[in-house]
Amino acid sequence: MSEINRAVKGTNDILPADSYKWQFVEGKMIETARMFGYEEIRVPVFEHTEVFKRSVGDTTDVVQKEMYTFDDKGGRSITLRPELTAGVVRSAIEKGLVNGALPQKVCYIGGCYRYEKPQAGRLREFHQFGVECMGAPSPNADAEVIMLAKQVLDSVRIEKISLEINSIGCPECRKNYQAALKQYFTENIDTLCGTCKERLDRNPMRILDCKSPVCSDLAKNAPVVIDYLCDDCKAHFEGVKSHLDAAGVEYTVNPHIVRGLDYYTRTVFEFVSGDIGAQSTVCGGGRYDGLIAQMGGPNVPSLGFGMGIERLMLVLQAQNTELPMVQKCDLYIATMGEAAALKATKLCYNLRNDGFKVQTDIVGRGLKAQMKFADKIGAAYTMVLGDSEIEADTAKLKNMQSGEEISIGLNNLSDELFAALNKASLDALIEVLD
RNA sequence: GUGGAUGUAGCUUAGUUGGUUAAAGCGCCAGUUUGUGGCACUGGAGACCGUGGGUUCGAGUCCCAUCUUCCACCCCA
Repeated sequence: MSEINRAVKGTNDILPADSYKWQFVEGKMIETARMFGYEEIRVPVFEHTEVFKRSVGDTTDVVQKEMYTFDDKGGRSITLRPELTAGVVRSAIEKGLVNGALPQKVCYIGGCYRYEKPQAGRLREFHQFGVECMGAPSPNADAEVIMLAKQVLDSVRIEKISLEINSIGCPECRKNYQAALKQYFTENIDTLCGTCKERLDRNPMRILDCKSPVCSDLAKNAPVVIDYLCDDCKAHFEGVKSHLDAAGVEYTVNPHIVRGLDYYTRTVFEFVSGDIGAQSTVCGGGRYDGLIAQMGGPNVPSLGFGMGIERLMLVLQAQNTELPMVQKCDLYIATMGEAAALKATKLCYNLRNDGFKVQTDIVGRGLKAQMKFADKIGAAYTMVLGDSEIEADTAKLKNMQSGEEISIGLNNLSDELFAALNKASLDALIEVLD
């Protein structure tokens, strides 16, 4: 296979056989977000490179080695978004969203791009649903955002997914904590793995995340962030927990979760599934109180999360969760002869105007083949149109499930089809209830 | 970026110690009463055996390189 008929490494096609799942899931996401007062925002796929450097952080892996960055023809450094928060915040500042009534609640769905080595649950182009709640400093907001994520997961019937929360404090308390951490790990520097030795200076908190057995073993006894929180941060975290408790949302406090993006402060959280391999975080987010000011906007404490749609799909697949499929075709009109084909074209046009999903033969197949095709696409009804039907102005509507046929007039097809479809779905309902 | 596995028709796979026109099932197309689907039967189309080199009289089968996909590290959604 040459390049022209091969997808770029780490990219995926969502084929017709699967797209209904995406539409269902995305619909639930937007619908759920709306229940919390979030409206959709759409921002560009690319931004000035600086937008991501400033927000995500210059020293993070994402910025250092995973961005798709290029110069455009005007000599600007452009980057395909590796995540959505940065662009949304940029937009909120530029367009003045954060100057209006707060909180400003937005949600989004879009593709993100990271130059990584693909594996299960990790692609170079992936899709994220996310929300940003800007201008909400109190712990209720944290609980609300977390519950929004949870309700999205519930709405698509994700099971066995655990919520882990932590607080990484504000820049003030973090200073003390990092000093303590550094001291602890320096005392044990010989046992650390290679990469963690390097991390010791740059960002010792990452060592807590390390999966190598030696480091994670060492991390078990390391100082815990929560013990180093200042009074305000401690009170905030307690507030978040009591709101989650009040709603009966289960969670575990995991002092080892450390988000890899620099902008996070205080609350961080993840929804983790054990069903999809090593890339187990389906949703991750937290508070970023300093980000908007840091990006040149007003001082507006905010928070949000990102949810990986591909990973969510993997969980659904692993759990064999069936998603509702839509009826693809209400009526298939099988034609015999040129006159019937012309008549069918007109009938299809009218029926589609009336809101029905109608198809007819467009490849010149014989009657039998047309019936086969109608069966294959799951048509609810078929109708055979030939010279005699046109002459009599009546045809037989055949229910493809029961095989039952009823005679109907061609001049009020729309009403007849409507009645038949209603009756069929009623019958189906009654059968289910029995 | 590092490591392990993989690569034969649209899909799932078979292919014996290297030996003539590379198999099968599913799917697709067409027939089996010339105006009717699901079942069955018959037939058909469809593969430069990932790509490029090499060894050999001869390679889908052996060697090297390269790419893809998958899995793990790393990182994160």
